[in-house]
Amino acid sequence: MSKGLPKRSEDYAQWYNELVKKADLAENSDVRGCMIIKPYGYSIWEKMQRQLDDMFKETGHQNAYFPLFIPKSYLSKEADHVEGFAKECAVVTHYRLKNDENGKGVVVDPDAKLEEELIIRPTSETIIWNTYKTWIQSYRDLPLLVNQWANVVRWEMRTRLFLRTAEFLWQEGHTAHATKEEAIIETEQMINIYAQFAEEYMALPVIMGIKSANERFAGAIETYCIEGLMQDGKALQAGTSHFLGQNFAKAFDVKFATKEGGLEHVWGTSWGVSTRLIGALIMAHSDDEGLVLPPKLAPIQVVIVPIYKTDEESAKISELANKLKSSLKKKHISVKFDDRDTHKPGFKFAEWELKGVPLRMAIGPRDLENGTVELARRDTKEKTTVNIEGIEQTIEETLELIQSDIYKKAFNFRTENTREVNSFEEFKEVLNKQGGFVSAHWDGTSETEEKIKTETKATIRCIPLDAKEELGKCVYSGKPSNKRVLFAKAY
RNA sequence: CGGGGUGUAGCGUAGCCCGGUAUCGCGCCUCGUUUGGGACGAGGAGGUCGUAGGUUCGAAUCCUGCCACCCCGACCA
Repeated sequence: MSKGLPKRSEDYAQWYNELVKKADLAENSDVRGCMIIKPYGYSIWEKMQRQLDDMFKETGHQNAYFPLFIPKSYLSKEADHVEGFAKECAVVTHYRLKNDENGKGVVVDPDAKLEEELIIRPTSETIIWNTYKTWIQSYRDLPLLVNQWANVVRWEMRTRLFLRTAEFLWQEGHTAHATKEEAIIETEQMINIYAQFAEEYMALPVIMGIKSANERFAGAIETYCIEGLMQDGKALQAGTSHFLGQNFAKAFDVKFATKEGGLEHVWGTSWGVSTRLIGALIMAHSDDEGLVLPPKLAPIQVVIVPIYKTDEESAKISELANKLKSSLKKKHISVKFDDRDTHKPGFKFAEWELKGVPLRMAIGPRDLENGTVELARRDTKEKTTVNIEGIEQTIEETLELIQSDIYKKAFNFRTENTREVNSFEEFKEVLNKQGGFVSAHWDGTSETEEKIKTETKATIRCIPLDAKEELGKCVYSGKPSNKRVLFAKAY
């Protein structure tokens, strides 16, 4: 492992890329735009999955799995939906290869052309609604609350590890309801769950809001989102929840018999978060030394690094380390005892810092003598020598403190980087010099939003749910507006 | 798909203008000394210079085609 990362402030993109690789999270694959998630990176995803899955189950959802391939005709049934995704679909046209007649490897067998092309899912609404048609007949079949953990493919022009890859892992919930009200409640419930997950587990403060028409999901009536602010002042959409109205029910003819004997289309929602959350985690908290992981999602919460000269010291330290490891395990704290004899302590310190382990415990001869250990916090770099009596309690409390401290740090950063502006001059000035969220009045039209985007690269991240009523004038057109919306440059 | 750039060891690179069989660092292997913040010394392994062709006694270097990747735009969780 080579030393050091570039400084964040000098080249944020390069810092991010090198961090992802050096912290052993992921690397580029030979396949264009695709990502290899390495074991350490994947274990963060597993922790996210476990927590989110619990939250979904608690709210009555069940997991299922639908095919990777979608017949082309399904995709075209909902007009807005197909228009939104058509430009980035991978298409399967053949089902067989054969040996090249000129003896150079294999070629596609032209005789094996598919009657109907298959689309590799960019999202699963169509194939799922096509199935729901057969699952739903009566009001007794509703609500239908299904989630799937899957991979999807979107043929993006430009990709970045975790933030935008050609293939990514995600979770997509698809629900059907008897009434509009119930579907809206579901949509809002799920965006709330995402916000709770982001804040409590990722230590990432997020703004909940709805998307403008331009940014809305293809095929939705309303898109709810959570938006986070990264350390370089750009916004990142961390999760979305869509109220689909009856659009997909109508496109796929999903009707149910009501209690009163009528026949009506069902109301739908869909919602998802992806491995992009790992990108958010990295960009929200990490520093020039590497990753900073919130304890609740860190695969390793405490690393024990032994310091010794003799075999005898090593044996004593190992004994103590293993004892502490098992007593911490009882408190569900995951501990790694780094007993490699191939690296020196200084190297290990730097390496675990790079990988974002929240708390490091060093045990050396001095500690054996005094009955102490040295604890070092990853987030503040603060080191303390503490008595070994009651260490489990101390560690548990410190981990909680780290979790809340990094949240507070991110929260303060966002507060400091959210600015109200009242003129377009000010808008451009703030955006170019400081970045961050810009809270401004907007006349509600797509034309204005589009013009602002062209002139400044900033888009409306969301219309915050808690935006207060306030009369004002659109910063661009001067037309009346009754609330502020959040603009930012975004990932 | 437009505009720019780059392909040399696992990674990062020098050499190219001005042709003579490849430089350095990291990493890897062996031995010894080290171990409270990224150790040091000695020795060693690893390359069809993206690919196909051309010019030449001789090509990483010059010429042509092709391929791949990166950056800037349009697209986007």
